[in-house]
Amino acid sequence: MRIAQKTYYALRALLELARQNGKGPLSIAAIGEAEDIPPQFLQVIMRELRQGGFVESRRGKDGGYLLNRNPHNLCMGEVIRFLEGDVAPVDLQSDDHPVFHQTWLLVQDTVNELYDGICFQELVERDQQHNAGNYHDYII
Amino acid sequence: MRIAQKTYYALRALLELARQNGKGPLSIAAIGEAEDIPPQFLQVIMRELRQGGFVESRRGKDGGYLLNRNPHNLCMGEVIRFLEGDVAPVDLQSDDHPVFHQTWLLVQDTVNELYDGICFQELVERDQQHNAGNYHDYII
DNA sequence: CTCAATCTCTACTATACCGATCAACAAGGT
DNA sequence: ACCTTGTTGATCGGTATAGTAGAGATTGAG
Repeated sequence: MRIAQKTYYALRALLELARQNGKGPLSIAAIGEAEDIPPQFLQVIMRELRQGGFVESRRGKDGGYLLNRNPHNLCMGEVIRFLEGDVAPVDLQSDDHPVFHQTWLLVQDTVNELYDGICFQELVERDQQHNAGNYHDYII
Repeated sequence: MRIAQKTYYALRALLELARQNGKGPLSIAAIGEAEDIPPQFLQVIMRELRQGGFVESRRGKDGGYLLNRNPHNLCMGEVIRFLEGDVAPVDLQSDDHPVFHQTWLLVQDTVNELYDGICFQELVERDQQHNAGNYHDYII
């Protein structure tokens, strides 16, 4: 069930890029502060995300990272599978147990469908609703 | 997503006990041969299953392990949670991310429901059907 | 009563992975 | 030139996992 901390950091970094989409590059430092990610570790992660085509990078002054995908078409499942590989309860390549195999497949498919049903646009909207809720007191 | 190899061994050991339910105790050696589990590792596992109340043990000659639960009422989820603890994509105790938390909860609940829907009686029946299929050629 | 089979318990080891860090380098803007 | 920022490869310590070892306790058979 577990996803690596690294994968969670990657999802949160992409969330921050989706939040600030269209406002120019975000530096490692900026992303790290927004989502509380150790900056040197985030470097490793951003490199992988760039190699996977999820983000593009700009070097030099005012450089940083930009989302390279439309938040409507980028889902959590794609990111998780890229970083973790196909993720089933046991190694399905080497497993062919006649009794359990179908269950592992079912779990894998079910979880994949769940993750594939959530795109980053939806995550940004959740974030906006959360923030709106927090400032409710001041609106009154 | 992954369950530990140890947990998979435990499920397979319980399956073998459920297969042979009512035929007297099964030794470590017998279970290990049936499901291809390293016997010394299986000892560690069987002790935990006994402490969890899943099996009972008999010492001495012709000793071994007996299923201590009705295969109709023992589900995969119970065993997995006993050995792995509550198993979510991230540590839900320490996580309260406003955007992702609900997703982790949903995944956990979905997988738990899936595992809770499969009891060992059903696994034994799957096993019997698999064996029946294998001998189909000889019946003709 | 003794022996062999079997579980019981504590401890140990080896390896892999994970989270994180570092330092030297490359490139872009001013 | 110089500063900022990303690039790359290497490294490191901690923890979990898979598996092993061995001395002890219990039971049944002869």
